[in-house]
Amino acid sequence: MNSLVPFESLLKCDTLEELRITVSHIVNEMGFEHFIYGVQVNTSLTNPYRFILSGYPKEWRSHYIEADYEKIDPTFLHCIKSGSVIPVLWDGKLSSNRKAARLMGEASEFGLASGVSLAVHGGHGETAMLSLACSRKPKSAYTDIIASLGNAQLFACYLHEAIQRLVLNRESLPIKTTELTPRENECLLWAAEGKSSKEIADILHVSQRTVIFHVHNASHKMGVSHRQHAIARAISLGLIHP
Amino acid sequence: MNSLVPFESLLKCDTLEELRITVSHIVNEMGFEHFIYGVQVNTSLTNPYRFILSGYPKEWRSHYIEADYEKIDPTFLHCIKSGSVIPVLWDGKLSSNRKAARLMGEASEFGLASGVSLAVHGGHGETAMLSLACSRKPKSAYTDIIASLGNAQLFACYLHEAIQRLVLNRESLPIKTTELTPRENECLLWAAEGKSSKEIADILHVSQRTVIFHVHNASHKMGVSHRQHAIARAISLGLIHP
DNA sequence: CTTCTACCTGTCAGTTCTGACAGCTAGTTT
DNA sequence: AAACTAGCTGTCAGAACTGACAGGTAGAAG
Repeated sequence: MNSLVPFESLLKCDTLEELRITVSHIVNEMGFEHFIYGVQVNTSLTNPYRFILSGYPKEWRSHYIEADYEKIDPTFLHCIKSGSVIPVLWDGKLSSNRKAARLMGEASEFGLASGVSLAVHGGHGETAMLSLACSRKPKSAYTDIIASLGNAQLFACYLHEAIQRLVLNRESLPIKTTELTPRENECLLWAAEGKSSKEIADILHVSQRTVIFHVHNASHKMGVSHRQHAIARAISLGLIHP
Repeated sequence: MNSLVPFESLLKCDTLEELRITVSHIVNEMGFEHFIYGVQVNTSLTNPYRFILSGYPKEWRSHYIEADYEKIDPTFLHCIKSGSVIPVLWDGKLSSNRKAARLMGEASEFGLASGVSLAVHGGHGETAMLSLACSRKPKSAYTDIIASLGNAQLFACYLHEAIQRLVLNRESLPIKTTELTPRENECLLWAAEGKSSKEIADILHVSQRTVIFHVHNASHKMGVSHRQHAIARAISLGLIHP
């Protein structure tokens, strides 16, 4: 008993394998059989970085990817696309259209009969979701799932934090790697507000050339060559702050 | 008993007053005396929109604002500035520096002796936090707080969703108000990737003029006049998707 | 005292945006 | 049939940005 706060053990994992094992234990203790955690970071908007920690049946994963189910998966749409922050239970409401209903039906055949999906949005442009599932029939499982919903949500938050520290910050998939100087920050910020170099120069009481210089340096640090690209990056990654 | 999932009652509130009362009840039931929820939306990066639902002592709020405590408040820095997604307990670790320690000490005098702060990041660029506090002494309170941490986190998520529906989407503080056409979306997306009009034109197999046309329309819809501004807005508000 | 960082400034040629003008098609709604 | 929406294209002048050149200061760290 060295950790009072539940799930803090996740933050102490030094390797992915260790994390996976810890997660499996917790998931089982919570009464679930399967889990999958996925995160998307908008390092690039057209080609976002993704990381998945899967405790789902491999066969189902293959089928899911092959059939490109992401486009119709109601849990994915809810958590990742719609940007909701509340959990979604895999009940009838989810199978609103035919395609979704078929997907959930097929999942059921792979031991994913009932479950819940939890969304976590990070402060650096990451969007993540955690799904917890078991093979019990919905009617008998939901009372238990709802009872542990709070813990599941907390678990999702801690898992996300752990992944962030272990994967997203570590390998330095350019999240937060780039440190901007205060001046670069200011210039980018005003540029993001639609100000021209001349206007920013007046605001900061420097010459127009200096503003261009700072924006250029900031862009260079982020490996891009256009103002608009730098702004997009900086915002997506949470590098610039109001 | 018409709602199985806890806190779903929050989503059914039609007015802010109703929401405030519901929140107060839940907070009390969880063993806390005070709460404060605050959200920030980056409609503009230099002048973000803010909304606060306060169940804190007015005197403390006045003092906090007057002293500009936001800059040193460790809970605020943790939840809003650092972009963390895990809760933070108001224990010794929080008072790492003198200023923070003094702040927490003063808060204690206003009946905010122990508590927890929870961060919620929304999918449309909102950053929010919920603090729950009581006047009990830390040592006796923490066991209880930790036991209800999961529910507190879930509560924070539902409250954020409720605020989003009731306040952020409603009054149409331009979150998600602006709808872009598919083509406008595509053009902005590539522009955010640093592509020039010519490059985007080649990607979409249209003329350079057409790209400029779409970007112009998108910018106009968002009430801005520069590409970079449009990009910043669109990303901040979650209007453009990969 | 040297090195490093952050900051600041200038010129010039070439490229890219912006605004304002004018006009087209295809499909849907009224 | 008329109106509307989304999409598409063109020209031109003026403004803004970019890259490459060349130079400066102040303060902190070694």
